[in-house]
Amino acid sequence: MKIATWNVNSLKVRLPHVLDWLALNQPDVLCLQETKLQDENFPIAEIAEAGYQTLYSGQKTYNGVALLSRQSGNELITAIPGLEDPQKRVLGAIYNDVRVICIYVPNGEHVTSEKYQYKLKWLAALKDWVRDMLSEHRKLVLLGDFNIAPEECDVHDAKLWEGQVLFSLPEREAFRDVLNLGLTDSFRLFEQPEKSYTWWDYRMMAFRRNMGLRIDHILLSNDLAKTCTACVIDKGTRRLERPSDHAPVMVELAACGLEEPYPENRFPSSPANCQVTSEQVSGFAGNAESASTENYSEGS
DNA sequence: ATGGCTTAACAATTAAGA
Repeated sequence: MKIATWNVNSLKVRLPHVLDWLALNQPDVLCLQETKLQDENFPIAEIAEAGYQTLYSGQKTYNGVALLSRQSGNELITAIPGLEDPQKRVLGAIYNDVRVICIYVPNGEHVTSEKYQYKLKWLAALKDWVRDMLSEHRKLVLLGDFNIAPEECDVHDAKLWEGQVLFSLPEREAFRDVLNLGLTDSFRLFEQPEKSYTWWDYRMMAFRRNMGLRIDHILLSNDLAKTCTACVIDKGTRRLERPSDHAPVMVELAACGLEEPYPENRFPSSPANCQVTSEQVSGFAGNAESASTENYSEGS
């Protein structure tokens, strides 16, 4: 089973990319964020032609989440129970026996803004809800745009981002609290390329300079983590014409059986952080590649 | 000097993203 997440930053603009990506990658479930579509405008027919069913929860202009899937989903959820929130940021469904929860966490704007408080409140409500969900579902996937880079190695320049929204300690602690409920950051189950990110600013030639953050995540319950055989970021989409500023992330779960042996490249006891990787790269700080990226300037 | 782009709304600017 392949499950993926992608913040498309307008499904209207990105529909061709999404259709191409589905055909190429054949996920069983693709979770989308920032569809920016009202439900009556959702492109059901085009996606059906590609062989995918659709569930969606959208609004005008902002936010909006969707689930594209081969099989139909059950037990739809469109909000965090008990959280007063008019913004469409949550969509859950069960596929086979896997509880999938697609989320678009508030951005937060700035640590001094009211939106940041909304973000923290939203994350606290998420934690309470996921705790309940985990008690009901042994196989649970929580994935989407978390708008949080959990560890230093998830940020191109940790000094620059220290204390800033997306990397501030309170939100990283909130992320950690969710993990501590019994979830695993699937990306860190495997050896990964250094400086792996899922988002790059449209400005400042950030993608070309790999000035990115890893803020899109796929978290797995213990039972599912044991079946996970891969987690990859597809940077290729960021090189397309009119790209989303986010790249898709996808996990592969073994078809069945919790007794599958770990794949060989996996770190079975690795915590959901990047200590191994950051030690590996510590000797390369300020290397030639990063030095060459310092030359960006329009002069004057 | 701390921006630079992209999107949606709406019709020249504003809000928002991250």
